[in-house]
Amino acid sequence: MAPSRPNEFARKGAGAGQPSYDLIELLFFAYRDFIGDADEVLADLGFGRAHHRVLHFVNRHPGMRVADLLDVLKITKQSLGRVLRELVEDGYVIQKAGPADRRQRLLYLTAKGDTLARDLALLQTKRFTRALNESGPAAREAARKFLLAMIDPATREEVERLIARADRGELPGVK
Amino acid sequence: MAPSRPNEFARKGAGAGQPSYDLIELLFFAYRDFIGDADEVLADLGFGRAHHRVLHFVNRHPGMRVADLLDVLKITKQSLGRVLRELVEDGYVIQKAGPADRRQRLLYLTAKGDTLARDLALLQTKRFTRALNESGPAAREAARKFLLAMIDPATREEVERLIARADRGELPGVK
DNA sequence: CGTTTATGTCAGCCATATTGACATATCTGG
DNA sequence: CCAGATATGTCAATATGGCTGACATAAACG
Repeated sequence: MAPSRPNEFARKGAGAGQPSYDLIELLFFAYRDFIGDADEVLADLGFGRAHHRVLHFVNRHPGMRVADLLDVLKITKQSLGRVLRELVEDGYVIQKAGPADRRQRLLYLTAKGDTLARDLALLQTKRFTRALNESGPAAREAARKFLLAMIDPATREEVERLIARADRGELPGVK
Repeated sequence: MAPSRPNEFARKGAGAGQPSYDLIELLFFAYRDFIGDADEVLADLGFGRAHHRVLHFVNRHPGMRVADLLDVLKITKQSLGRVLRELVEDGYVIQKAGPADRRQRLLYLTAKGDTLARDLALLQTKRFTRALNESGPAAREAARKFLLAMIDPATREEVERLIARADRGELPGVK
């Protein structure tokens, strides 16, 4: 008998082969530590991850609308409401009426909000930098490619566009 | 005045440099989709991520104690209590008194639990496989190395040991 | 025996999410 | 100009998954 793998087929649509427990667990712990960096800082301010996500996206897309935020975060406006209110009350975010459409509340970070968003991003960047410095110079592009490939193919392009738009200082853009 | 950056010192230890927003956002979306695969299956059963984590670790370390689980998951026994009870009630997990120390409730998956845990792992493995097939054959080891490097250096060894022990069918082991 | 350990449980609290209904202001098209 | 659509906000009720503190039980251990 050839040393072929035993029948490992079609169990509920999950393909054949052995589970990659190593990768599964490594991603679990890596993400936990990655997000933990920011959690610590936020906890001191009485904020949680929800606040972080808002800070992050408003930082990346200054002037975005509430509706844009709901779209990106995929939560309800009721949930966003409380978080946004707290951020505004504490002076991290300001809302301005849209110049063309005054129903819109365009979102911006204050200097204080900008500093916090930046600090959090730098903290997370530091982890990436440390991790990637342990490998060769090609590691960054490899990691980028790997992470992108992990995203659902259907939404991958959308995510790439979102990142590119933010890099150009643009709004999230057409849904 | 030199064009040096404005006071960017020792702000909670976040060093200088530009934030790697691309990596930050890619990891965010990658993890969301990765965990989303399992979330869908679990939701149909009335379970959440907490149940998944328990299933996963009991699957990986059959016969582990409740205390081991608390240690790995870093939650309180009160939180674990509810989740574990539901898994037992629904016939995914069984508890046996320890042979040597009868105070212990050693945890095992039933056949039903084993199937579910395996299905979930294969679903997530499929995503890794797809992602890594888009790169060369060296990609898997590169990804493994990258993810490991993202983990806190202090706990990295511990995580590696945990994975190795599970691969050998052993208990989580010495704390 | 008394103490420690492993586990479970009760009670209450918090954060973050949900759905549904409704309110307000503003824009837009006929 | 008005009717309806749109952008946003808010109230209320509910769910989930965490938390702390206090206490109970059973078994091991010295």
